[in-house]
Amino acid sequence: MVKVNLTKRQKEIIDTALNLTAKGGIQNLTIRNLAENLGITEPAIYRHFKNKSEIVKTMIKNFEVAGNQKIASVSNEGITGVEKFVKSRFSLVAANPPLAKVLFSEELFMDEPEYSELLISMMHKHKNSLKVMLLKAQEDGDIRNDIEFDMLFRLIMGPVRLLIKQWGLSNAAFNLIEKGDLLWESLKKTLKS
Amino acid sequence: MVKVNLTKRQKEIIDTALNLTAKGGIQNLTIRNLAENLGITEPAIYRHFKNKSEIVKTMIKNFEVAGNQKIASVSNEGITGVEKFVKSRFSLVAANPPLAKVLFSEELFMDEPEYSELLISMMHKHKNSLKVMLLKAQEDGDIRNDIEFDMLFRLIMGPVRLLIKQWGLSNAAFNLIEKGDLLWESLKKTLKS
DNA sequence: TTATAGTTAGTTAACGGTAACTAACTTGAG
DNA sequence: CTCAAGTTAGTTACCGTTAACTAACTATAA
Repeated sequence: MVKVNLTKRQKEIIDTALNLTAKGGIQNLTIRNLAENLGITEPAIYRHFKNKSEIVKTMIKNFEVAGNQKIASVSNEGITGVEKFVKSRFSLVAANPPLAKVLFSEELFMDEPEYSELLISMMHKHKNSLKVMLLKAQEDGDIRNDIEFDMLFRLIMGPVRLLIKQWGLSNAAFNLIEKGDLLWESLKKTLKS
Repeated sequence: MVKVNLTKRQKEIIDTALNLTAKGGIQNLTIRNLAENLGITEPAIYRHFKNKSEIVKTMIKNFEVAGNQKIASVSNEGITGVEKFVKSRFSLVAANPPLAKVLFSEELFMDEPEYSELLISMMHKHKNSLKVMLLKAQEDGDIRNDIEFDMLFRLIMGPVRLLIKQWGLSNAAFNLIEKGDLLWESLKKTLKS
């Protein structure tokens, strides 16, 4: 199990780790680079984390929390819940830009099965909470009924992920929140029943 | 510039490179692993490529060609062109499954700016050829007019990319072509004017 | 109040392993 | 005989990690 309550130093370390990963991939996330960027020596890192794996896993777990985001817990709010969820993705990333380059990058962590599993389980958690809301939205008549959930999920999260990726690749060259709102408007238009 | 005409051995090398990258990320793409999988020694690799960078760049350039795919050249076919393009993405990947784990994974190659630039330029090429077709499709009245191109691009390619990613993460657990056809049907439904 | 013991967070030096790459030699086919 | 394609044996640089030690702070018992 990975710690949830982090010391100030631990937070600094995983924050630096996220920045290094965002800048140059996991290849760039080395203990040496970490220490250098923190202004301490490599062994000092091990006073705060057992090993590199714990650092990476803690970093991944904190993707969620990075922007002090609380994931709507089993909300059954229908389409407003979907909207909240989608928009929370944008504000999460906007508040912590390096996230744009790693949040939806499952491939970055595929060298260690432990990492991929963590990410995939997070993806499934999201999918499940969206499922409840989307089915409710279909019931409410807010979302068309002629497309099944799995496909609906792709139609929504695909563009969301792509927009965030484009924002990351462009180095935050546009206003993500604005474009995100616009995307949501387009999604509502195309998916309403 | 990277070579286009490859010897049999060079093709073997980049094919192996793709498989290694698909299996464990760029961390897994090492000269040692390459040589081992090819049944030769490491220095022998350098008889066929100047250095590792050339191998990776050649591999990326060949993403397009992997399935003997010819990218529709400045087609102005409207919606049928869009359909052809989208479906060609699925058949490209289905014909060469490891592609699913690297084709849309710009982050995998962000350690070397040269690599990212290559990938981004490919993405732009796609976007531009889609632009011609989509504008024509809007003119023809096949696609709704109340969404501008950039957003339309996201609404289409987002789900396409996500489906391919899911197929890769699931280790080809479902029929990509069938699900791809279904996705296209859903896209047509939601985007028709 | 102050000596003792323990903790925290850092240091320097070194370990074994692996990365990409190279020089120099060998082999086999045309 | 030549030369493309392989080999063996090395290089330098970096990886994660550990050992041994220390300065500075904190808690406790006499």
